[in-house]
Amino acid sequence: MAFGQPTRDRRTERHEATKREIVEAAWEVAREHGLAGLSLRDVAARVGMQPPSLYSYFASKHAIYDAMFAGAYDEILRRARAFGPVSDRASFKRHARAFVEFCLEDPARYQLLFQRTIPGFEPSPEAYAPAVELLGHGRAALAAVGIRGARAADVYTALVTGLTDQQLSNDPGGARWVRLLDEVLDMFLDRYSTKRRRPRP
Amino acid sequence: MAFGQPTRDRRTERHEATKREIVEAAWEVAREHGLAGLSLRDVAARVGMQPPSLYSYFASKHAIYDAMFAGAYDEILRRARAFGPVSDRASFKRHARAFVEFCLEDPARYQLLFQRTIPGFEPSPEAYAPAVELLGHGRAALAAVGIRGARAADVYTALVTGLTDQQLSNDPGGARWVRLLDEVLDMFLDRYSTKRRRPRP
DNA sequence: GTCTATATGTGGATAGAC
DNA sequence: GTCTATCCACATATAGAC
Repeated sequence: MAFGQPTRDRRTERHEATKREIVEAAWEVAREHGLAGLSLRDVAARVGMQPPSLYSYFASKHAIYDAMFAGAYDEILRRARAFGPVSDRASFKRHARAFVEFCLEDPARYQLLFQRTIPGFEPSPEAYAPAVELLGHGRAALAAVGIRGARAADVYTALVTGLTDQQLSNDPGGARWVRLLDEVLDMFLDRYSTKRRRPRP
Repeated sequence: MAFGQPTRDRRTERHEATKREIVEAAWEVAREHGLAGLSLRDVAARVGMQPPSLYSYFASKHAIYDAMFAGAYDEILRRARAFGPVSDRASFKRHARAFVEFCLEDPARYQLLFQRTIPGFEPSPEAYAPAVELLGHGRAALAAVGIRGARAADVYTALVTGLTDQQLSNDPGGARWVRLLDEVLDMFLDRYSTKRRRPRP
């Protein structure tokens, strides 16, 4: 074709950049007023728009939640990949700790990703896809320390989210439950891992 | 006094009965539309009132949440008292299982009691008081199976809420995580209890 | 005392001018 | 693509009928 489409569509690029700007503003509002306290008026004011203008970028408030959801999963996946493979107990624990710290960094994000608290919001299949990949990372980490099977994996997710949840609900900003992570992981590994280690004194 | 106040105030009794009716209607709406989806219009319609009439009974929507919170804690405390003292591993496990089942019965109730998801809502000190008594029951149960110390107690709450949370978030209505409760409690008791039991085969 | 009627402010969302 | 104008649902508050 003599007059083919340009490979860069400047209009689309600008559009996508504005969408990212809106999502970032939405996170700021959610962190300030709570996830459920997010209002399109606040978001619009923060990006210098009138509220209805947001609808040129997102079809609804739920669509903004969905973009926030997808972006947050991209971030946790990016970190999981950067972390490298798990090889022993020490790296396994660092891996788990990194996940917990990701959750504690931003309670609003944790609420959106791992709790079901916004009435009527379900992540779209596209936004949910990275969750599956993250689960794969988790399984690989467990296998590396000698843990197999769905039951053990389910126990592991319950332990990690339990500590995180108690931390966020009952000691926000503190460390009362996170500091127990290492000893809880030891308890878990001692019970479920096929790889033995020296017994406790 | 010759003309003392009657011991029963029929007017107040009626008022209290209507308040209970409103709270019950609020639970029904919360279960249907989600806790954050509670609207005073729906509540008023269900009890056959106009929305503003609710303000004769409660000063605000948050006051209704507060009454719901207090009533739910009364219920869990009532059950904990009825359950009787914990004497061994078996009764300890039944105790824990009863708590988990209470949580799973009603996700909206769990969200109100144990997660902080309604923007701006904090339970009043009066409503929060039963939480302290419940904590006492938990400590007594732990002591009965040979578990002492704040760290172990914090691990215990993390385990139980972790299983509950995963169950509600990722397999609502199922049993994928609850069925692991017994083996998780065994793992916990083996690690933290001073009372020994026969080793696993 | 309790209800109805009504008013205000704040949300999400849509239509249409420019 | 952004604005103005507008609509509807909601929480909240007050005035006044009964």
